[in-house]
Order: sequence, then C-alpha cells, then structure tokens
Amino acid sequence: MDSRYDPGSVEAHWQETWEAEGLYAAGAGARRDDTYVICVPPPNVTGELHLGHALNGSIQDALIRWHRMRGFDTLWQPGYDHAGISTQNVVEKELAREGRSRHDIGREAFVELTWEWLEKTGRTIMGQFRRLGASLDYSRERFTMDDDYVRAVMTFFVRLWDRGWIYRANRIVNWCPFHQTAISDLEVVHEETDDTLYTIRYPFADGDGHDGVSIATVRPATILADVGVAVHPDDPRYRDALGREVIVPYLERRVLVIADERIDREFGTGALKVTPGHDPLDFDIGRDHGLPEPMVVGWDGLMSEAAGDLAGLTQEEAGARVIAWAEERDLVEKREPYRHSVGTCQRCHSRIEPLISLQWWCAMSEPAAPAIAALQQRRVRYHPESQHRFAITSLEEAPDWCISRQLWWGHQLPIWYCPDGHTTVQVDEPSACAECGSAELTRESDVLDTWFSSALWPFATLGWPDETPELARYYSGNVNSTAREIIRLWENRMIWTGLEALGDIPFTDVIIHSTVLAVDGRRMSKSLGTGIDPMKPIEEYGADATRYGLLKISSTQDVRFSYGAIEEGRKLAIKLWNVARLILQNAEGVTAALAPRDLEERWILARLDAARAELEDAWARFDFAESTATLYHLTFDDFCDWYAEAIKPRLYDRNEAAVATALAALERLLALLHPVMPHVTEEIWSQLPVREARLIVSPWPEPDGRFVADAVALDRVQEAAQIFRRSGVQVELGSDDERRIFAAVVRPEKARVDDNRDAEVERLRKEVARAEGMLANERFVANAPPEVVAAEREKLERYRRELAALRG
RNA sequence: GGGCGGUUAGCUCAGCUGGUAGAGCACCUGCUUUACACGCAGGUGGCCGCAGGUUCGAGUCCUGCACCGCCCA
Repeated sequence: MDSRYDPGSVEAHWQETWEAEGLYAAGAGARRDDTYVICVPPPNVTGELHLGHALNGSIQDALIRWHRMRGFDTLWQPGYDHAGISTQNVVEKELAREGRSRHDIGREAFVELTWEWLEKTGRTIMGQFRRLGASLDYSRERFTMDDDYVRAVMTFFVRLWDRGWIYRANRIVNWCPFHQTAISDLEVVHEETDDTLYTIRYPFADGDGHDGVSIATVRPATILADVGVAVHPDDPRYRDALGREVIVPYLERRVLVIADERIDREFGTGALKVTPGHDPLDFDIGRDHGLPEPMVVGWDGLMSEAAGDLAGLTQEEAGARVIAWAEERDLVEKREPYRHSVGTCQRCHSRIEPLISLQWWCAMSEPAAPAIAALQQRRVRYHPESQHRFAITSLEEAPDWCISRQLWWGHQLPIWYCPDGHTTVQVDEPSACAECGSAELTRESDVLDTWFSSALWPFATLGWPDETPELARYYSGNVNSTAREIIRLWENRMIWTGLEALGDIPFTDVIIHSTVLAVDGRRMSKSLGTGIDPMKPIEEYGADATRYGLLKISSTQDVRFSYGAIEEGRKLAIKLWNVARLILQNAEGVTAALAPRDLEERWILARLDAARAELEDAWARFDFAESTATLYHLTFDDFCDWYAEAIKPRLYDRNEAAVATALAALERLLALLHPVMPHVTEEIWSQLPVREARLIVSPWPEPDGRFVADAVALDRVQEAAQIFRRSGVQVELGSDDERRIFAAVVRPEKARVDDNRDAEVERLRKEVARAEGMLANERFVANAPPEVVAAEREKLERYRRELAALRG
C-alpha cells in the first residue's frame, strides 16, 4: 500500500470499475427478492450540480449502497427533466446572439435546434454524480422527452381528460412578458423593490366631489381596469360607503363599493381598488362578486388597446398620466416611498404580470383525495415530521393546477381541433376529428408544464403505460429524497399520479433534506459570490470526504456549508488508510478469520456490532449526521486508539490468530463505512489478502450477539488510562488481560506524565462532595427512580476508591 | 401575511424518552512511540438567547418575549 492516500486517482478508478463491472446496475449483487428503489429527482437537463444535489446524492447513495450490501435488489433511477422554460431560454439566448428569434426559424426548426444544443452541452449532472461516486444505474438513464416517456405523458393526460379533470378556462396566471408564457409559482422570484404608494380618492358619484373612498396603490396604471372598490364588511370607517358608487379617476367610470372579508384593514386606507384583470386577489373577489374582468395591460407588458388613449405606453408612463390627471383634480392625497416584493421571472427577471389568460387546468380536489388519505394513514411518510403535516395541508389546500405553457419546448398537448371547433383528445395523432370526421386538424399549440411530466417519474421511467417487467418489479419504490421547496410541485403530485395510474403509492418515505446555506448562514448567492461549486471540494478533498462532510452537517432544516466538516471526512479516510496499512503490513500469508480470544478482540467486535446497530438505527430514521458521528468515533477512538494499539505487539510478532482477527475486524469496519465513504473502503478492500467480491456488493455485517457482554470490557482500563495520564498514578487493574492492554496502549514506561496528583485528588474530592450532597438530599432519595439513586451510590463508591488509590 | 427551523465553548455544531454540559476545528503543553505530525496524549475555555412556570432535579417539558434564518405567498 502507498504510504499516502491519494483520493483523486483512487476514486476515479473505482467509479469507472464499478460501472464497467455492472455493479451499479439494478439488481447487482442481489441476494434476496426484496427490492429497494429510489428515483433521483430528475435535474434540469441544462443544469450543473450544486451543493443541494451533492447532499441529496450522498444521502441517496448511502441508502442505496447500504441496501445493496444487505442483499436487496436495488434500483437507483437516474435521468433528467427537459426544464421547459429554462432550456428554451438558453436556446433563445443562443439565437439572440445571432440576432435571430425563435419566430424567425419557426417551431419545428426551433425544437430541432434545441435537441442539437442538448446533444452538445446538456446532460452534465449525471457525469458529476459519477464523480461523487453515486451508484445510479446509469444504463437506465431516462429523459422526460424520450419517445417512451412522451407516450407516458400523453397517456396520462388522456386519462385525466377522460376522468373529466382537465378543463380550459380564463384565469389569472403569472405571465412572463418576455417569454410570452404562463409560468409556475416556483419560477416567480419575489424581489424587494422600492416603489411609490399613492393614496387616491375615488369621489362618491352622488356626492359633492370632496367625499369619497380613498384607496392605496403602487400600480396607478391599473386604475384603468378598476371595476369596484372593496372594503371589509366590519370596517366602521366605510359603513356608510357600502353600496354607494364611486368614480374611478381618469376613466370616470362609476363602480360600486362592495364588502369582502378578504380585505386587509391594516393595509393603506383599508379600501381596495378591485382590478380582477391584474391582481390574483382582486381576481378572486371579482369572480365572487360577478364583476367584469377588463385588462389594460397586454401580453407584452405594455398598455393595450383597451387602455384607450394610453395604449402603447409603458405602465410607468401610463401611471404617471393617471396620477397627473388625478392631481389636477386634487384627488391624490398622499405619495410615499414603499418597499414591497415584486414577482419577477426567475430566468429573465422581467416583472411578472398577473394576467387573465386562457389556460388548461387540472382539477385538484378529486385527485388529491387518495393522496391525502395515504398520508393520513401514514402509508407515505415525510421526514421530518413537520414536513408531513405541511404536505397534507398543501394537498388539502391545493388549487387547480395550471398545466399549460405557451412554449415550444415540451410536450404539446394531445388535443386537436377541427374547423368546426370540435375537440379530439387522444394519445396518438388522429387522422380525423372524432366528432365530425374532418381531416383538417390543428393541434393545440400549448405545451405541458414540465412538472406534469416530472410527476410521472416513478413509473414513466419504468415503462408505464406498458406493463413491463421493470414496472412490475420496481414499482412501488421506497424512498424519495428532495428539497423542501418542491414538496407541492413534485412530491405530492407523484403521490397522486402514482395512485391514479397504478393504484399504488410511488414510495413509502420522503426525505426532505437540509438546505445547504453559505458560510454566512444565508442562502448561497451568485451576486454575493457566496456560492460553492461541489466539484471544488470533491477535487480538493475527495468525493468520500465531501460526502462525509455534507452528511455530517445535515442535521437541521437549514445548515451552513463547512469545509471543516469535509476536512474531517478527509482525516477519516486517511486514518482508515493508515490503520489498514498497519494491519496489512503484518498480514503476509494470513487470511481473515474471526478468532477472537483476547479481551480487546472481543471488545472491538462488540463495538463494531454496536456501531452497526447505531448506524442502522440512524439510517432508519434518515439521520445521516448521526451516522457520521458514529463512524468517526468508531474508527478513531475504538478501532485505532484502543484496539489497534492493544494488538500492536502481537501484530509485530505476526501472531497469526491476532492478525487473522484483525483482518476480519478491518473488513467489518470497511463494510460499515462503505455507504458513506465508498472509494477508500473499496480500495483497501481490494488489497485484502482474500476477497470473494467487491465490497460494494459484499454482505453488510450480520449482528453477532456473542460479544455483547464485552462491550464494556475496556471501561476499567480506559478509566485507569485517564487517571494515569492525568496524574501519573497507576490504578490497580483486575486481570492480566487488563494489565497487558494498559501496558500496550498507555506504555507507562515511556510516557512522560506531569505529576498532577494534587489536581486529580481535588477533582475527585469535588465529585465525592457532589455525590454525597445529592444523596444527602432526602427528597432526591425519596422521589428519584431507585435505579438513579443506586447509580449515584455506585459512582460515589468508585470516586472514593479512586481517591483512596491516589492517596496511595 | 402563512408555514417551519435555529439561538449551547473563540468558530461550526451534537446533546434521543429530564438524572454530573460534549465533539470537531482553533488555542496552550508535552511526544523523532517501526500505521498515521492529515498523528498521539493532556489541558484552557460554557449564568446552554431572555423572563416566568412544572419538578427532588430543566440545555432537555410548558408559557411568554427577543433576535437570526429558511420555505411559501
């Protein structure tokens, strides 16, 4: 073995080897019939790996490797989604560089160009996952635009259509004026913006012009689309105004003052101008009160024809004109600086226009019901528990889903129209209208929201709607691990789509992993330069170290990135490497055999067993941070500092039984570490004298009850070592074994110990006084559980014994 | 505005069902121990955010407050 461990070359070697030997493939190494399935959340086909992916990959790979070693038939499904708007945006930018737009080349050519572009520069993340050591079955990579996948999407759409859940309606949506499409809530980012809040009086139609209702607005241009003024029904200020008409400035249109409980009495004047065409809340209020829905802002974000003489102006210009008009008539009561958050497009940062547009919708209350039941019955469980409650609430409150987008890159809806306005909906392109037989068909130009196809991921990747062997074997799966913000967009939808398509849940457990924040405790930010590319720690410290470090910090919902944690992982890999060298250097001609004879041998086997149980417990609870602590302590303290030091003399003597046992113990240690640190463990494993298979497919250690009683075997020796090292005093030990281990590990003859006898005596005196004080408290003795009192008595006895020994 | 999480050693964080406050890093002191100085041993360092309450006993349970952050709108 090399004296220095070099993760770079070792990791690359094993990544290639594992994949080439087919050990990442579904079912590799399976020794039992049960399956264990995880689908990777399909990343954006144009994206790059970020730390969230890296953490999530580390979590999933630990679970997959653990189950593979346990003999399960594992499948970790890789792939990408087509990221509709994001991909289209990238290609449009490319075109723009040549001074062209997608409209110049047409839809067909644009889609063609997008495919070409993806061939050249897309699909990078799976390569980065390989570098992390993620054991996905790359041979099964799927893409939401694959032919088979498209058929699944179409089939599912038609199914929902047949269910009567899909409908078309004019509703208010987030409209991006640059991309000319509706976008999802997720694609809207709210940015703090400085604006002006105007307070404007709408005079009563039946008054003298001085009385009226004052409203506050940051968007005076939308006054042109006002159809009412709403106040809270219990607001005493407006009791007399209710039911009267006021005059909308500029338009001089008469509108009614109405009552609605959704009005925030604290905001502005407590009176809201109702503009259903340009605000989501106003839209809801307008619908409930049966108000008209005029729109004065067009698809391009400029004032539309409906704005009359202001048509063609920007909203700012139009707003200024409206304000000027109102000022002339003394209707502007206040203008004040106002900071608020404004929705902008995630991709182009355009201001999002809430506009009413004709879109396709999927009703949610019916499809959500079985998913809610599955969650309530805990057939699907979110972790942590707080997210479980959130998931249920989200489904219960889920509004109908806007599934259409006005993009060219994506799944075009399987809807065809004939000249007579009939609609034909079917999976494959029809030759004639289903109603009138007309052959003159036009396909709906909208495409589906990318999340529509993502929602089918757990079964569309397995060949659904065909009844493939893979689908039968691997559906339903086990775990899904993802980020908090997409619970509503993805996780919940996979649950109901799975129930709808196959009558079964897609997985039993959803892990909502930590958000990795920058070192300053805030979200990583490109503009602040606080982002970290996970490839950097992987190159500098190794993939094993990076995986370990990310898992170590993943204890709460928001965690700070830490190079320190990754350094700890590197130290662990190096420590492991070196202790393996110690054993292997003395193991020539010896094969591993469990022949524990001495105290420390039985003890380390008990410790390995206990660690195995701790790991299983931690992973069963998806507590990966705890598992790293277990591995670190086991390796450094138990295995290296005590066991290895204790057996060193017999290793040097080439005592065959001790060496064989050491090899067996090392094998167990490597197995326990493998799910978190696969590369260094596989590399050491490959240098062991005899091995039947790669570590990646070797059995996870079985519990071995024989040594449980030995778990405390070294407690007395460890205590004695601590006292000796602190004070120079040697405590009497009970057996020859104990004395031998003490001599081997502590080496009192070589140790130079400061004589801190007085300090140690003082420390023990304090302990004795504390324990005596507690036991002197009658209420403690009377009320505390007997075992607690007994334990306290035992401790007191021990302190007294040690004190006596020290005083010699 | 709605939903969450956090506040413990200089820093980053553990502390499960209440029973003497821990780890890693940093710092200090030793150690040319034939696996490892990316190491070993020891040490310094905490009114466990604040205020109440429950309890023989509270970092841990309850109530309120403050501050920081995340997600969503």
